[in-house]
Amino acid sequence: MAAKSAEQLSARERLLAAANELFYEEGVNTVGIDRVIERAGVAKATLYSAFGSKDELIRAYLEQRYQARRERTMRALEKYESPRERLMAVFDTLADSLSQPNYHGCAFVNASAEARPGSPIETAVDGYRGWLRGLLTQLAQEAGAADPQQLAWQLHLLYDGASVSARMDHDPGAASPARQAAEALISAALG
Amino acid sequence: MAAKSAEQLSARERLLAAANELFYEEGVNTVGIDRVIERAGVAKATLYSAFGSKDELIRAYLEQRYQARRERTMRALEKYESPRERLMAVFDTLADSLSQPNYHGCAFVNASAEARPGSPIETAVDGYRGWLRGLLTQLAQEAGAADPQQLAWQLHLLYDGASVSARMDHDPGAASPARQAAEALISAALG
DNA sequence: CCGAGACTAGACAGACCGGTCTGGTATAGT
DNA sequence: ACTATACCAGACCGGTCTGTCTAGTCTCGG
Repeated sequence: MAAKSAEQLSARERLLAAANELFYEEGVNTVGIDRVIERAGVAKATLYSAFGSKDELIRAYLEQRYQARRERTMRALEKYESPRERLMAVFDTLADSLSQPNYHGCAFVNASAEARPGSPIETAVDGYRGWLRGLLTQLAQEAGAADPQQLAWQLHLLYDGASVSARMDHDPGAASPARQAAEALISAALG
Repeated sequence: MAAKSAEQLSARERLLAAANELFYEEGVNTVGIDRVIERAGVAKATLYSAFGSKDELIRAYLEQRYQARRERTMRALEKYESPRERLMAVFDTLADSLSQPNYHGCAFVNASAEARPGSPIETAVDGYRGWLRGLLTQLAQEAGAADPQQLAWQLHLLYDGASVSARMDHDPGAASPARQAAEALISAALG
C-alpha cells in the first residue's frame, strides 16, 4: 500500500512513470523512446520486453491515467448521498485537475489528436469515455432526470469543454462556469 | 469571385489546399513536408520560398480555417435579427460542421495538442478562440444576459465539448445536445 | 533578345525515429 | 556451484524528418 521508494520501483513502473510525465507534458508523438528510457533509467531492451512496442506503452500510459481518474472520481462520489450532489462531485474532481499547475489538457483528447486511426490508443480512449458517460448517465437517472442520456451527454460536453478551455485559454478556472452550467442543466432536467 | 480552376491556382494556393486536406485529416506532426508538396504538385523549394518553414505553413493553414469559419458563422448570423436567435445560429453552423462526413475534430484543438509550446501555432489558436469568445460575449450582452462573460464562457464550453464529442465518440449529432443545453442556459441567464 | 522571377526535380545533410541485437552484470532459487 | 531471470549499456539497421542547395525550365516585360 505504501509508496515504494524510487530505487525499488520495478523497471516497468519506472517506465510508466516516465511515460506519464513526458507523454502528458509534450505529447506522445513528440517524445521518442530514447527520452523515455533515459528518464526511467532503463535499457531499451527492457522497454520492449515489457511493452512490445511504443503504441502499447502509450496504451498502458492512458490506461493508467484512466484508472487513476476513475479512482479519484469514485472516491469523491462516496462522500455524498444524493445523486445530485454526486453529479456535482464529478465536477469538483474536474476542478481539482484543471487547477493543477502542470495541467496540459485532457490526456485522452491530446493522445487521440495524435493517434493514427486504428491504433491501440483509440481502444483506451473509448474505454475512458464509455466509463465517464456511463457514470453520468447512471447518476442522471438516479437523480430522476426525464431523459438521463441527454442530460449525461450535456454534462459530458461541459466536462470536455472545461478541459479544452483550461488548456487553450490558459485559464485554470474553467471548471467554474462548467459547474454553474451543470447546476442549471440539472435543475432544468429535473423540473 | 468565381473559383479558379485547378490548373490556374498559384503554387501558394495549391500548397494551402494540400496542407488543409492532409494536416486536418492526419495531424500536423504526422504529415511530412514531402507529402504536402507531392499532393500540391509543387517543388520543395517553392514551399520554403513561400512559407519559410513548416511551422509557418501550419500557421497559414490554421489562419485559413479561422477565416473560413468566421465567414461561415457571420453569414449565418446575418439571417437573424434577435441576439438570441443569432446566438443559436452559431450552434447551427457548428452542427453543419460536425455532421460533415470528413469531420475530424476541431482543427485548432488538434493542432494545439501537437504543438510545441511557443510555436506560431499557438498564436493562430489564440486568435481564433479570442474571436469566438468575443462574438459570444457580445451576443450575450445584446441579449441582455446578467453576466454576459459567464454565459459566453458556458456556451464556449458547449461549443468545444460538442467538437470533442463528435470526434471522440464518433457521433456527428453532438451539436444537438449542445444546442439544447445552450437554449436552457440562455433562458436561465435571461430570467 | 535578354534577363529577372517563378517554378520543377531531385540530391543531399544532419538529426532523429522505432525497433533489434549483442554482450555483460547482478541477483535469487535450487 | 549452477542456472534462470531480470536488467543495463549501447551499437546498429532501415527509414523518415525538416531544411538547403544545385541545376535546369518556362514565361513575360522591356
